[in-house]
Amino acid sequence: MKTGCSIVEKPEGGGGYHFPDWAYKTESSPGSRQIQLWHFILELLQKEEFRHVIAWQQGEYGEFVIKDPDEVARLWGRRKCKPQMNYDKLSRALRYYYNKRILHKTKGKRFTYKFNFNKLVMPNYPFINIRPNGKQETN
DNA sequence: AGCGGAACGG
DNA sequence: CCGTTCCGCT
Repeated sequence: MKTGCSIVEKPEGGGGYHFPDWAYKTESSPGSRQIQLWHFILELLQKEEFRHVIAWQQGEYGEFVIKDPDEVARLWGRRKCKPQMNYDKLSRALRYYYNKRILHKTKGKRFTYKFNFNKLVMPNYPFINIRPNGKQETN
């Protein structure tokens, strides 16, 4: 049997998204990079079939709960061909997003994170310049 | 459960 | 760069 671990990408995208279109845009990169974790998270959140695994939290826009951390880690490991993936490692990757301001933790709520849409919009709208501590190019 | 340093690899 | 692996600390 195939491991199905090649470059399989791109969902159909023919459903009711509860998410803006720019969010899961195919990364405006020259070479074509690997799938990023937050893209993958968005991909799961987009699909009804994973609602028991990961789902949006009603109330706060962009907030989501990982209902089954082991399963999310397993799925992520499958996609990245990392069979040894677990929630401990996955969550470390999520923690790196804090500084990048892609995500932050919803404190007090177990397995709950929240997307920072302000940051998310940036790669798609490069003209929105909010550079916190970067070098300001001559622009 | 959650955090963040450190080494490492594609 | 973007995680992955490992781990000590809270």
